[in-house]
Amino acid sequence: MSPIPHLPGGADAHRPRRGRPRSGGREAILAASLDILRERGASRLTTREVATRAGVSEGSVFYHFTDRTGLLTAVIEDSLTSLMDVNPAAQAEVAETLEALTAGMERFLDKVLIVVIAAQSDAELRTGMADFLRSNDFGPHRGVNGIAGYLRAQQRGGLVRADIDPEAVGAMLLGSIFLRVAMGQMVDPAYSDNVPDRGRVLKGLVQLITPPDGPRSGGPSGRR
Amino acid sequence: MSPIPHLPGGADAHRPRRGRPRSGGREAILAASLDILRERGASRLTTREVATRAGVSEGSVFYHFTDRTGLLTAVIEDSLTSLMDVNPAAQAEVAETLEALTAGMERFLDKVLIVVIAAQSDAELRTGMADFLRSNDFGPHRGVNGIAGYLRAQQRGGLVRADIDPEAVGAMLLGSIFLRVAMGQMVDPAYSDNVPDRGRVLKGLVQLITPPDGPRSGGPSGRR
DNA sequence: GTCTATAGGTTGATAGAC
DNA sequence: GTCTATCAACCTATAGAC
Repeated sequence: MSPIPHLPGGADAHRPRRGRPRSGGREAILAASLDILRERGASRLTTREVATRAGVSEGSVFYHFTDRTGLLTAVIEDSLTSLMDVNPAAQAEVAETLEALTAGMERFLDKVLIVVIAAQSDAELRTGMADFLRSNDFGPHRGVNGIAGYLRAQQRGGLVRADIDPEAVGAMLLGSIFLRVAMGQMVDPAYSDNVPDRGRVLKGLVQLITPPDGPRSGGPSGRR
Repeated sequence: MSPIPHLPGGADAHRPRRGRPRSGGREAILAASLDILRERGASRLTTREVATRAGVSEGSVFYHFTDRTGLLTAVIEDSLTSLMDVNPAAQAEVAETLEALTAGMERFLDKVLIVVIAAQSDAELRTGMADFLRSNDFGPHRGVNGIAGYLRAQQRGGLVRADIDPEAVGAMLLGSIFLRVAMGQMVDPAYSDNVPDRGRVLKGLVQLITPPDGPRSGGPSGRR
């Protein structure tokens, strides 16, 4: 199902490797960079402050990442890769499965949006990220297709209305989550409350896509 | 309906004003800034290149906008303000109205996303934009509420299922549009094709929110 | 309001010792 | 792999003439 080649870095931040154990300088630099990105934004990230926060010298930063662009590229690809394959097991109920599926997507978006935004600050970073996404067939469509695939399966089982467009529903569901996460991150955390949260959207959606008169039954009566 | 105070700048890029007619330097600077933002990103925008592209001296840039942050703030608020109140008239059919409504929103998002992203490159710009949005009660929730308000009205008329959550639907619909616009702008224009477009989402949605057996009829039979 | 010239301060990056 | 020391380039911002 997953056409992704084996990529460096899995769900873990620090993987074991051949060779001498790392002293942690590199990781400290990456972590400090992420912090600065969040607090000050990409334009205000200087190699000098990265070094200071990471507790290393500026020379170390360049030793590990060649240049500033290399550093930011590493930060971006690192974050993107970290959660590339999350796929929670399907639950018994449609509502529960969608809940688990979208909860994971929301957490993922919340984590990667910061670096996706950082990539927008520089055309070189942006095209680099675009290439990376293309190479790995990665991006939001993965989430949309994940939702759509699940819905399609349930359509065959009769738990979901047969006449819905799974991709359209997937785009709407993921879109609503993306919208909320983006508002929280691009304006301020409380701003996302101006828009329904995942729980409410999910509830409204399940109501829409569930057959009017229960699974599989073609009868005209029965409460909804 | 619109609690927005009168703001400078309407739908037009150049409004007439009291006082001496502008020589256009200011506008040229703003336009050049937008171009650079698109092509190179906020981190690569220098006052020097802005001046060169606008065909003015660097001194002029600082004369008009005080400093770099002031320039970017002006670019952001200018773009945000330019289309603050679009409200197409309701059409006869639900599908048509939603089409007109969301088409406007898509155009708007496509225009402002670039500056919203630029604001993320610098914490000072970000909080400035956040304050601006708050002061004007502006943001994506406006779009969500616009859709929700229309749906609620149609629920009373029986053209839309009475048991749906208008806000949830609004969030999903706007979210799916936002997702597509964001993919096109943050990765590359073609990348948004990985996800259903507005037309397809709209079609799928109308199917979901339209009463199973036509407007107003409460009868138990009828095909679904 | 616009220009030229220039100052002052950062910043990314390198060299070389340990 | 990490540090210190150092630079050259660049970029924001100001001063003052027109």
